[in-house]
Formats: sequence, C-alpha cells, structure tokens
Amino acid sequence: MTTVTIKDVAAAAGVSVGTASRVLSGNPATSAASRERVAAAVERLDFHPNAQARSLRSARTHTIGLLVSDVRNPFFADLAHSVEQAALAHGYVILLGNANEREDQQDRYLNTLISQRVDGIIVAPQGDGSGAIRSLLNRRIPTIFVDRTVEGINLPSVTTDSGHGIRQAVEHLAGQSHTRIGYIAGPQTISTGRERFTAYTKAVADNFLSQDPSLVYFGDFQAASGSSGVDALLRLDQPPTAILAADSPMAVGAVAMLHRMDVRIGADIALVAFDDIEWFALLNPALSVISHSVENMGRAAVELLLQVIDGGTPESVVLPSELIVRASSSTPNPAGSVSSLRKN
Amino acid sequence: MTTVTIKDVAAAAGVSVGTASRVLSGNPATSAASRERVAAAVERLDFHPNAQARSLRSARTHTIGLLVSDVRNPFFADLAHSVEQAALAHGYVILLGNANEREDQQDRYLNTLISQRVDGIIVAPQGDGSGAIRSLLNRRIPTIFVDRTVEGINLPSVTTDSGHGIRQAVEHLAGQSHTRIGYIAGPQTISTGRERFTAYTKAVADNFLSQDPSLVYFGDFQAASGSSGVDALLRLDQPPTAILAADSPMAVGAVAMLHRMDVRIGADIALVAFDDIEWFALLNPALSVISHSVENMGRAAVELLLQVIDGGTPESVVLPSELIVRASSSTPNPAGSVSSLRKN
DNA sequence: CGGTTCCATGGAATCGGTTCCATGAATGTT
DNA sequence: AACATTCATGGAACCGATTCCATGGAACCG
Repeated sequence: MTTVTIKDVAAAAGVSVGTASRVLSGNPATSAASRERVAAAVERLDFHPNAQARSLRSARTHTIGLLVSDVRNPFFADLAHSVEQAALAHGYVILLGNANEREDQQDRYLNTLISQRVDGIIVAPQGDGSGAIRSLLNRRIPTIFVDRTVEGINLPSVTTDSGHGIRQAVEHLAGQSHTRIGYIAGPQTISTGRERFTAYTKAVADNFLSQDPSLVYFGDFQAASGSSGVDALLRLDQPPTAILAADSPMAVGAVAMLHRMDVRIGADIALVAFDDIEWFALLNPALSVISHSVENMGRAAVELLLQVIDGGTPESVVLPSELIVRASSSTPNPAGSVSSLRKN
Repeated sequence: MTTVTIKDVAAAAGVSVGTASRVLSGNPATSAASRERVAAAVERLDFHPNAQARSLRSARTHTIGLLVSDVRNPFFADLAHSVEQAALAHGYVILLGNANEREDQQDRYLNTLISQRVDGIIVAPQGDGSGAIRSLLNRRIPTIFVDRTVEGINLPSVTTDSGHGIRQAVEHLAGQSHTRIGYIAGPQTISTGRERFTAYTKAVADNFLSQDPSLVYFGDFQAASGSSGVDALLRLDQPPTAILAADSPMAVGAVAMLHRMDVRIGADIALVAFDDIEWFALLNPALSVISHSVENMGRAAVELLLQVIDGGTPESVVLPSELIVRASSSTPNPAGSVSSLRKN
C-alpha cells in the first residue's frame, strides 16, 4: 500500500504543503503558476487526499449516514438509491447501514456512524428511541427521520400520509360489496405500523364494515408474517373476502400463501398492498397497490438534512399516497366465495 | 455538536490519555483499576471515539467498500445484505457504493473509497479496467471482484459458473422440442454478459438448435432492454418459441412486454431467467430460473477479502448455478404457437 | 518616492486519537 | 540485601491534512 501524501505532492511541485493544500481545496489565494504545478504533481503521483486527515482537521466529512430498516425490501432499496443520487448531486457520499428491522443492529450502526463523524444522518427508525438515538440528540448530530418517526422525538421528517391511500382502498373495496376486509398489520411499535392500522380502523368504521378484531393479523413487516397472516385470516369461521397488507414484503408473503392454498387472487379474494413495487404490476392478476413516491421521499430527505446541517430547522414533509386499482382487487362475486375453500 | 474527546475521558477518569487509549483499544497493559475508571467515564460522558483520528494513526479503518452495479437489482440488494452481514460478523462496516451500471459513477465511488482509506474493496466491476481500477492496483489496495471480473486484471474473485445453468436451461428447452431459442444477452463489455452469451452459443450448437444470429438481442442488463428485446425477437419472421434472459431486470422487462403484447408465458412462449428472485416463483405462471446462491457469494467475498487484507493471496472461488424448472418453461405446444400472434 | 494595501506563500499549530519510550514501582531471583 | 525483570503509566511524537499567522514582494496611491 504505497502512500502518497500532500508532502510528496508539495515537494514534487516545489511548493509548501500549505500552498499545496490551498490549491487542492480551491482556496482562491493561490497563483496560477502554483495551481498548475500542483495539479501536475497530483496527476503524476496519482494522489488521493486522505479523507481521515482532512476531516479530522476540518470537522467535515462530506458523508451522510443512511440507516434503512431492510435493504432487501425493494422500497428501501429504491429509497437508498434515490437518497444516494440526491446526495451525490450535492457532493455527499452515503454510508449505508441496514438495521434488518432490529433495534440492536440499528444501535450498532448508529454508533458506528457517530464514530465516523458523518455530517448528518437519515434514519428510518426502529424502536421507541431509548437506544442510540438518544446519543444523536444529545450530541446534536443533524438527523432526520424518513418513512417512519419515533414518538416523543421531535426531529424533522419525511413521511407518507398513508391515511389517504388506505381510506381510498377501503372505500374501493367497500364499493365492491366487501364487508369483511382483513388487514395484515405492521408492528405497532413502528409509526407506520400504527398510522396505517389506525387509518384502516377508522376507514372500516366510517364505511360501516365489519370491525371484527379477528380480521386483523399483526405481522412484522417481513414476508413470512404475510404468509402467516393469510393463513390465520382464511382459517376464520367467517374469513374476509378482501385483504389489505400494510407493506410490500408482507404482501409478497400473502401472495405466496394464497398461491399455495390455491386461492385465486382477484377472483376468490381481493388483495391490496401498501407500497408499489415495479413487478407488482406484472403479477397475474396485477396487484392493486397504495403507492407513494420513493423518489420524492429520498430527494426531500436529503434536502431536509442539508438544511439541518446548515443550521436550519426545516418543516417536516408529508408526501401523499394514492390507490392504484388493478385486477387483484376486482372481485367479481365477493360474498362467501372463499368460505368454500377453507376446508383445504 | 458537543464533542467529547479522549482527553475528557482521561481527565474524568484521572488517568493519562495514553492509558485511556490503551483501555479503549483493549491493550493488555492496563490495570483493572484504570480499566474500570475509564469505562465509567466513557459511559458517563457518552464518549464515541473519533474514527478519523483513530485510523489516521493506525492506518486501519475497519471499513470495507462494496461497489455494486445497481442496488435496485434485487440480486445486488441481496448481495449487499449478505456482504454486510458477513462483514459485520468480522467487525467491519461496509461503505456501499452504487455504480448504476455506469463507469463514471464507478470511478467516482472508487476514488471516494480510496480517499476514505477503506481497508479493502469488493467490487462488481464495470468497464475494461482503464479507469480508477488502475489506481487500486497501483496502490495495492486489497481488492476482490465479485460476480464479475475484468479481463487482464488478475485479482481474486467470487463468480458464478453460469455455463452449467445455461447449458441445463438450453437442454431443458430443447427437450421440449424448442428449436429456436431467443436470447436476451447482457452487454459484452461485462464478463458475465460475455460468459453467459458464450455458454448460450455453445449450448445451442451442441444441441443442434438454430444458430440464427437474429435470435440474439443485446441488452444492457436493465429492465427496459428486456422489453425491447422481447419486442425485437417477436417481430422476427421466424420468432423464437422460447426466450432466455441473461439477468433478472431484463427478465422483468421481458415479462412486462409479453403481458403488454398478450403473449401467454408458459403457453405461447417459454421463458427462463438468469438469477433467482424471491417473487419470480410468485408469478403466474411461476418463472423458471437459473439460480445461484447470493448468500454464499457474499460470504465468500468477505472471506476472500479478509485474506487479502491479511496479506494472503487466496484462490478465486467459482460457485455453481442450477436450473430450476417452473411453469414458465413448460410450453405445451411450442412449435409455431407464437407466429400467429405476430400480427398484433 | 515613501507608505499603505493586497496577496501568495512558508511555516507552525492543530484536529483526536495511537504508539513508542522512559520511568518508577512492584515483584522475583540469587 | 542487591539486582534483574516485569509491568502499568505519563508524556511526547506522530499520522496527513487544514488553517492561522507572519512575512516579503508587487501593486497602488498620493
């Protein structure tokens, strides 16, 4: 590992390290002559400034931490991509952490990000804010929440108004004479899990549909729990004729289980998923979804964070959600169609 | 941004910074008494060591760079996840870069990773090795290739033997009397694109199938080109009765276009994709795939890299690929079934 | 032409850790 | 009891950049 330092560059260019540094950082107090000679030396030696040394002194790393809940969830993969592109456009690099929907891994990453002295952190948080998130607040590290928030912690955030989309979905299903709408909920320890569940509950009540609590299955936002949810709901004495899944991995699990049970989506049962994933439209029948723009979310998150880094206190952003109706929620004859399948 | 340094810790614990540092880095030359006092001070002050300062002196960052071609490609998202988990188990943090299948973004990230002085780099490379990859070699930065390689650059790698799976797929299709197998190839500038294309060509020849060059469409490993590929192939005077897509995003694009054209997969045309993605099995009909273990690939990559970091020169690893037959490639009556659809 | 201003420059301090070295106390050896 | 050895410790040098400060030459001005 040959190491070229700014000293080597200065020597090669015949200037002092101070001058070399000024040229490198674009300080205007440099002559054209030395700019030229330093540039040539950098080129010749293939010099890459040591980011550690640089940020040790300047207290800026030009790095932002992004902590997502689960990279394999396409929603977060897309989010990572859009955050990364937006950050890149502003000269920042992202350090990506993956909490795997676990609070201990989140804390571990947060501590790493703090140690790395990232300029700011964008986090889709887990838990109740008792762990490493406290350290962020205490140290006043620029932080914003994305997708989710933590109750009692007042940080700028970019979230989705899931209420609107869920209301639309429930009304849409009610409009097709579904009265028993099953709901595969996210964990109630996560803000989106709570918010979407509340919206479902309210929409069901407002539309005079069944409020039978056994129509709700509490999952964990991961695929396996979507499968268990379908299994549990279809075992009920009076199973739902439509199911709404609170995120896309659980929807995937639901689809898999429905296939396994030979229940025809869009015919025997209606299915709607929260989150629009590219290939949901490719399923046969195509899946109806509640969509929100991950592109906008990523961009807004970076912009908010940069404002906080610059000392501002920006307003939180709430993005809209919208129902997209496809074939999976167009049940020809909803009532009672599934009950005959229960015996399988 | 309150900053707690090791000096504060040392003062609070009543020891010198040297001793505090030794305690923190687990140096055995410390007394139980000072270990205890330092630990207490760290806890009380919520001290997080500055990784910059630490690695500036010790020349170790405990960070490895992972540069993938496209985070939104589920294959690479899964790879990122498995690399991350494997790295975490060894006390390393990953810095994730996303090249977006573009060489300029790759070079930009490589330079950043070099500046960040990561201990090593795992890269799924783009291009011909003329760009920033040269800098890696010159500086002898521990680097390994994953998934792909670069011709003429001799670095340890973890790749898939795509040949076996592709041969199986072609034989499987030939066994169902397909004689014209369309191929949506990856770019020939990428090793996997070349290798898979070569394997297809050879398998087609070995099985005495049509070697009509117009059966091959060259895409770019991204979804849109899968759609164009299907469009082009089905416009032929003699369209293929089966299509093999060289990666999963192109397969997604292919599926989307086939839907749009109302061509029934598994009936009008057979389809096989390289890469197994969780939900490919959920499509109706389920998609036949050539599968390889991304889990093993990630783990092997981290292990290889750690060996290089420790000064070793490990052997490259080649993982197997395997055909998984599902309904999409079980065409009941292949011959000529698509030609009637061409007029649409 | 003398004095002020401007500005590029070199040198040194600095960031926050790690690590080397000298020291002195404690322990062990004969 | 004298001496060698071990070992925790404090202090200082060091990693590679940035940034402050003093300096000296050029430009400008009356």
